[in-house]
Amino acid sequence: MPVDDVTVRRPTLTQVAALAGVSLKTASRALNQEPNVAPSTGRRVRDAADLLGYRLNGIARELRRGATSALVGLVSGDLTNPFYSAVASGIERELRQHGLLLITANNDEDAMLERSLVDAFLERRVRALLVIPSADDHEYLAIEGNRGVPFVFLDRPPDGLSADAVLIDNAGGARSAGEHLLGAGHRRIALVSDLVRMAPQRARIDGFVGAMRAAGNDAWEPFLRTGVHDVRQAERTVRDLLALDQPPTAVFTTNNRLTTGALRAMRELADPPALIGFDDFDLADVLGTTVVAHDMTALGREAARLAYERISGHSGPARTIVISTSIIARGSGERPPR
Amino acid sequence: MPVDDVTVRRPTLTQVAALAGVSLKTASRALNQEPNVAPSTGRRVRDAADLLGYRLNGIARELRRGATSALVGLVSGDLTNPFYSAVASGIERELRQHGLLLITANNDEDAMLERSLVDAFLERRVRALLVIPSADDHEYLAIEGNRGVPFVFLDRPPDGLSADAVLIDNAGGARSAGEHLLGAGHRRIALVSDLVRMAPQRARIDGFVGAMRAAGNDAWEPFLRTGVHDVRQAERTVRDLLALDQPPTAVFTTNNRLTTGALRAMRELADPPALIGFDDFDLADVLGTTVVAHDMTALGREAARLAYERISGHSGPARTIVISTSIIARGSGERPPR
DNA sequence: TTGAAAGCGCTAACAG
DNA sequence: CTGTTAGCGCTTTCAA
Repeated sequence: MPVDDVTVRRPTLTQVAALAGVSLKTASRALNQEPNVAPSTGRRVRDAADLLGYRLNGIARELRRGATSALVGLVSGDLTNPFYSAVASGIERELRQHGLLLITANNDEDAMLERSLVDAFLERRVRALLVIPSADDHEYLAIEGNRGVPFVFLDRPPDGLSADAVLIDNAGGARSAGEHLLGAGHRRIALVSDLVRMAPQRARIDGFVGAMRAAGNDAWEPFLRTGVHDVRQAERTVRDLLALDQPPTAVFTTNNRLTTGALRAMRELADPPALIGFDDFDLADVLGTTVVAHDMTALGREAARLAYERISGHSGPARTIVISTSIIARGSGERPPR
Repeated sequence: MPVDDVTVRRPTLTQVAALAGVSLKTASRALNQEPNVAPSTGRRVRDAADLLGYRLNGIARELRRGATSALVGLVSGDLTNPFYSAVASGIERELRQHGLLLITANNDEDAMLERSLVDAFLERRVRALLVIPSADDHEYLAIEGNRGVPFVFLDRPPDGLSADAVLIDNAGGARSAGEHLLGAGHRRIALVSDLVRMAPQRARIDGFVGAMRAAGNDAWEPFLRTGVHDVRQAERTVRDLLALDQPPTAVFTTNNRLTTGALRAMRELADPPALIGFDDFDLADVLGTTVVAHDMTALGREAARLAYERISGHSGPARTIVISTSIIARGSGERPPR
C-alpha cells in the first residue's frame, strides 16, 4: 500500500525502548555498541528495533552532539565538465575514508548563486566547505572561516581572506606549453583563453606571455583571444584565426572546453596548425592531442585532506598546495610551422 | 587568529534575541520573514544577528519541523564517468529549483558499500533517494519505500520492490545499432559488452541479438565478448578480435568506456572496422564516431522530477519513464565491410 | 548494568 | 504585534 500522508512518522528510540521493556538510555547504549549492556538486553533491543524498522535519527543526534554534521560541502562549476567531476570524485573518495559525506552544488558560474549555496551549506552545518569559486571576492566568507568552519579553495586562490588552497601550477604549465611550441619553431602562436576574470586563466596567459617574452617573440600578439567561454565560441574563434591572411601556425588553448572547440574547428583540415591544450581529456591519446596535464583527482584528494586536517583540529596558518603540470606530447603540439 | 578548539559554539537565536531585547519567538519570526513583526523590531533583530554573526541552525530547525531535511541523496557509480556526472548534473539543477540539495556518493560498483551509503543517507533523513544501483537485489530497500522515503531508480530497474524508475531504451537502442550495421552490409559483427550482471548490459545484448536474429544472421556469434569492464580490457579485447584470422568487419560497444577502448585499439589502423558505441561522448563528432545517443541530463532531470512529486505527496503506483535513443551517424558506423 | 532528568536550538500552539 | 510554554529525538550527565 503506498503511503498517502507525507508525514509518516518513523519509530523513535523511545518506542524501541518501550517495546524492549528497557529505558531510553539503555536502548541508546545497545544500538550504539556502547559498553555496559548485558548481552541479553542488547539482543532484546536490537530485535525490537528490527521489528519496528527503526533507524537512527541522525538529525537529532547531531543536534545533541553539538550541531555539526558529517557533511562536507563542495560548491563548484558545472559538474558536466570532466574537470569538475574528476575533482569531485577525488574529494568524495578521500572523505569517505573518514566517514564524511559530500554534498555538491553547481554555482553555474554565478556569483550570487554561489553565495546562496554557501549559505545553504553553512546552515546545514557542514564540517568544512570546499569551493571552486566563480566569484572574485571571497571576503564574505571571512567571518565563517574564523567561526570554526574550515574553507578550502580549489583551483582558484582565496581573495580577501586567508584559507587553505589547492592550486594548479597554471603559469608554469602555460609557460612550458609556450616553450614547447617555440621549440618546434613556431612564432605566430595563437592564445585562446577563457574569461580573464578567472584567476587561473590570467595565470595561464601570464605564463604563456612570459615564455614569449623570454624568447623575444612578439609575433603572437595579433593572435591573442580572451573571453572565449564555451565550445561553440572557441570553435568559431579558432576558425576565424585560421582564416586570416597570415594565420597562426600554432594554437594554445587554456582549458579543456576551448581545446574541444579548437579540435572541432580543425576537424577537416588536411594540414592543421599545431595545438596544445591546457587540461588533459579522455580521448586526447586517440586524437593525438598534446596537452598540459595535471592530476585532477589528486587536486580533489589533497583538498579533502586539508579539510579533514582542519576538521580534526589542526590550526596552523593557511596552506597552499600546488599541483604540478607536465606536457604530454602526442603529436599535435609537435607539428612544425607550415 | 586561527581557531584552536574544534567546538567553537556559534551564537544561538536565544543570544540574538537577548541582544535585541526581544523574546526568542520574536527573533525567530523576524529572521524567518514571518508576518506580524514591527519593522523597527525586525531591524533590531537583524542587526543583532549580523553583529553576532548568527546563522540559522538548520539541524535544529529540521528536528523541530519533523526530522526531515532538504537533502536528496544520489548513490551512483564512478562520478568520473561522464555518464554519471551528466546525470548528477541534471538532478542537481532540477532539485535546486525546489530548494533541495543533492548529496552524492559513489558506490564504486560495490554492493556492500552501496548498502552502507544508502544507510548513511537514510540516517541523514534525506527526503528522497536516487540510486543507480550496482547491486542486483534491492529488496532491502522495500521497508524504507513504505516508510515515506521515496526511491527512484536510474538506468536500472528495481528488483524485488516496486519503485519509480527512469530507464534508457537499451534494447531499442542496441537493436537499431545492430540494424544499422546490418544495413551497411555487415555480418561478422563483434559485440563487446560489460558485466552481464548489470541489467542495462543484458538489455543491450538482447536488443542487438534480436536484430541479428530478425535478419537471420548468426555470423556475429564467434565475436561475442562480455564481462569487459574497463578501458584497458576493452582495448585489448578489440585488438584481439581484430587479430583473428577472420576478423569481424564491425564492432558494437555497449557503453562509453568500452567505446573508448575500441577507439584506442583502432587508433593506428589504416582501414579500421565499422564501429558504433552506446552512449554519446564529448569528442565523438571530432572522431567521427557513430553512437547510440540519449539525453543523460534529461535522465537525471526526470528522476529528480519523479522524486519531487513523491516528496510533494504524490502517491500513485510506481512509474517508469523511458528515455529514448537515437543513432547519430558520424562515419564510423557507416563504413562498409572490407 | 541500568535509569531519570536535562537540554541541544529551534518552531508550533496558544495566550496576551 | 509580542511572549510563554512545550517538545522534536537524541545523548550526556549523574545517580541508583
